[in-house]
Amino acid sequence: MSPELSKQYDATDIERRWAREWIDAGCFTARDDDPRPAFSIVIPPPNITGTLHMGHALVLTIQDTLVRFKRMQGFATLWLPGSDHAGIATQMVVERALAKEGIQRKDLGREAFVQKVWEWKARHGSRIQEQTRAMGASVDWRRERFTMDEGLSAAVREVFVRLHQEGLIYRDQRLINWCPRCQTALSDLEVVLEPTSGKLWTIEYPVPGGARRLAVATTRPETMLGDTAVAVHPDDPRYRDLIGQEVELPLTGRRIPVIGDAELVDPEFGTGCVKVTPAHDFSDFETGRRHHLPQLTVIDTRGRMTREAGEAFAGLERFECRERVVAALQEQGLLSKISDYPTEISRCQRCNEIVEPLLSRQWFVRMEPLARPAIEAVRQGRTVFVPKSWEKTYFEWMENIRDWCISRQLWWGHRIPAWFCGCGEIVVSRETPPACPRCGGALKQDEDVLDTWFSSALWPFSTLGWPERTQALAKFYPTSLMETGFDIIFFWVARMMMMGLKFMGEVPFRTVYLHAMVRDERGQKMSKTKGNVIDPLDVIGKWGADALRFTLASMAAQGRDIKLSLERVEGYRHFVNKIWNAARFALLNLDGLSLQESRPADRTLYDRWILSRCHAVTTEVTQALEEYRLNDASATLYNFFWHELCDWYLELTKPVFAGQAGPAARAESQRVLLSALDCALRLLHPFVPFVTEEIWQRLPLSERSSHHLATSAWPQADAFPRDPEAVREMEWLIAAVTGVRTIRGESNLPPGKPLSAKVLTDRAPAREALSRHRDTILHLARLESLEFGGPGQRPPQSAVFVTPDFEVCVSLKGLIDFEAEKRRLAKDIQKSEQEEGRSKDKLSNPSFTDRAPPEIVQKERERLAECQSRLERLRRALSQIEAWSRE
RNA sequence: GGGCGGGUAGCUCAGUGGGAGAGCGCCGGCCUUACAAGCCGGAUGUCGCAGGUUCAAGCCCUGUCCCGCCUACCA
Repeated sequence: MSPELSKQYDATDIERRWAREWIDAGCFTARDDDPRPAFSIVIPPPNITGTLHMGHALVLTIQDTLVRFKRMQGFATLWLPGSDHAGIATQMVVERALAKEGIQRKDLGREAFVQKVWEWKARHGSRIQEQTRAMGASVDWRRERFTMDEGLSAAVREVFVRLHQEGLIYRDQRLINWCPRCQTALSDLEVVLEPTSGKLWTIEYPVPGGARRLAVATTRPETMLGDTAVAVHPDDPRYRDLIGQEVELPLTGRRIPVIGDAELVDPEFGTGCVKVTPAHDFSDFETGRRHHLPQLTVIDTRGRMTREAGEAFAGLERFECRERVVAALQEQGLLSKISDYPTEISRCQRCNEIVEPLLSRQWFVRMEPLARPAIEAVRQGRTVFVPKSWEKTYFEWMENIRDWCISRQLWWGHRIPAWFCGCGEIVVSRETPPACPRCGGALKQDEDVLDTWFSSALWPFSTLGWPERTQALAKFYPTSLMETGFDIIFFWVARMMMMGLKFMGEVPFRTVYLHAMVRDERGQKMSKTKGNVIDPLDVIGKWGADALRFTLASMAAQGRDIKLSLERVEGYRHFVNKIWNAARFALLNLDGLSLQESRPADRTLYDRWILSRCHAVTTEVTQALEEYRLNDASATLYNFFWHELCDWYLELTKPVFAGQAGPAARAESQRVLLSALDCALRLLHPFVPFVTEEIWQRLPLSERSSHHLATSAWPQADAFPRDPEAVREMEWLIAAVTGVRTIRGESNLPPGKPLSAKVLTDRAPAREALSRHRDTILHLARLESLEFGGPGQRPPQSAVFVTPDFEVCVSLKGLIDFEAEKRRLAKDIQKSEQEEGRSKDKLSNPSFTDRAPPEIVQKERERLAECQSRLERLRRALSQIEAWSRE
């Protein structure tokens, strides 16, 4: 560490150094036997194929800020990192890599392929961890977990077996979402709906023995090959007579029944007739079960037409088949209408392929019994959502929950612990069973693996050692906080709630804090295909992690999307630099610091003021962080540090450090500066950990409770005395200086030009305070003289600035621009007159004075009085100027 | 179809009943010995639109128009 601080802050080396040193020093290590109250968060696991994006950067910023805050407050703090194995995504990535070498997954065989995936993970799977370090995240790396770890895998088997024993996991042949490209089943949540402008085809099904036809409409004409009925409403007089009869299914030579079904059919919609394809449509599937209809699969797992589709179509790709079917129907005159129709197509979340409903045997979790306690827990407030409005979304989904298809036809993942025997026996077991318990025959394990989300649902307790009864679980479960994006509320939050309650008997987290989405500056979702992603690592490389963190924290207002603009980051980089330079200044001036006890009697007004401000700011920031208002906390700190500490305290203290107030005041100001800076750095540390740690290490503190700022104590407001009188005096001082500066600025006078000023007032306290600080005012306002006088005693040819308690006049003999001065005053008068008018109207309204709270009325009276006094003085000033300009 | 959120300065956004704010940008003046990534000063708004409640509305209510998101088996 070089003793000299460079003029400009360079984040790169400093951030890299601290990221390592904190870890080496064990600053973030959580102990299971820590007697202090716990604060714990598990990071919702990012997947191993991922690289850090802005969403992660936001998660890490928010969580790290809160975690560092709690750690400094003295909680036994655990922040647990890890990642999930992302079955589909990872398998796809590795398959693609192998394909480049000309290798197919099937050629390798299951075991060899899984081995390849592990190798891939070893090489590429830790990228996100490195990036997490770059953000400064204070996680406990020794507790890092991966969903495929031995312990977590044991937890998965345990949960599967127990749910199966209770009948909450079952196997069934039913319609599921199938991705023809990934070749696996998907859960409802892994399917995204995309609005599309489609078409609606109306097809006519002839009624045998006459010219009558039944018209049905469809958005997927190719599925008509799999129709096994036509449904009408049982009460519809148009068709009632046909129920129980048959119609001809065109192109197939088959006849299918007409059924009456009040649930499926809305007689008002379209023709009032619906074709029923139980094997290719979810609502038709249900209808088929109700009426015991045959299920005819005409599209296979690859999206091709089966033999059942008929000779003319078998083997065709599904969309090509659609065209052929339409053409054939048209040819036969059975296509009565084609209209444009807005619709939504289902796509695979991972590969974007159009998902196909497919009849298939899969494993499911019965959700309703698990959802009930999870709903109850939130109703009772055992888990609280922030912002609260998300509870509604949670309830909505939980109350209409559907069973969860958990089997996936993949190789990478937790293999389902179920074994089949030729005798029909199914064994579900934690360990591989030696033989069939019924017939003693050989067993074959289910080929499928579990949905990745099945293992992440266990994350809050599997990472802490469950199913073992560990000390870590006892100490840190339930976790304090789940912090994540609202887009993940069903994937994680809801499922973690259900599993936590089921297996731990208690909610997995006390609070769910849902942050907004990060978008680009135009409000678009960032995505690689749109090419609008902002890579956090680029931003960190350019401006530093501190700047990025402060930006995200500032913009993380609750319940609102974050439109990130790089200009904003650049702006906050300036703030980081400001912190750096304020520290440089302080360190230069703390030279020869006396380490003796602070002596309040030696304090200057500025010392008393800044200490009082430390009190207020500590209170505000602490409260804002307790309430997850990171944006308020960061704004408070920004203003305090820059516009109070730097702009006023440091400027005011320069002469004190130069010795102008004597050695005792100088020594005390040094001590106060040190303590104010120390306070500011502590408060800022959760937001900008790197720069604050670097500076804090160089502070000549007489004692350190900790080797690192990261593990030091959060400031106590009461350590800083409140001093309302000092605050009031400072307001006068600031007003006087600002008054002169404003006149100088508006009269276009060079800042170096020496001027003479006079303060006019009949208010003794203000006058006394200002005269006590005459030297300071001379210095800051660059005056050569400052006099005092009563109201009306204006120096000739002077410009005036009116404040509530006094007027500041600046002599402008020979320099005055009468017209400019008149314009300025006239404008000020006009504004004040408007204000006066509004106040008068209000006060003359009896319903206001009668009904408004007395303190509001009183405030209004004061406002009016002040306004009138101000107006009077402004008018006098204006007539004075007019008089002088005529001379 | 249902639900949720948003529309405030040129831009990005704070502001949940008592005279609209910030950052960036803009204009003018400054290399004042911590910082030009800086300092000092300044300008800028029918708070989407229309009603209503209230002594008082950016904020609460109703309607309406845009924008975004979530959710849903209308063929």
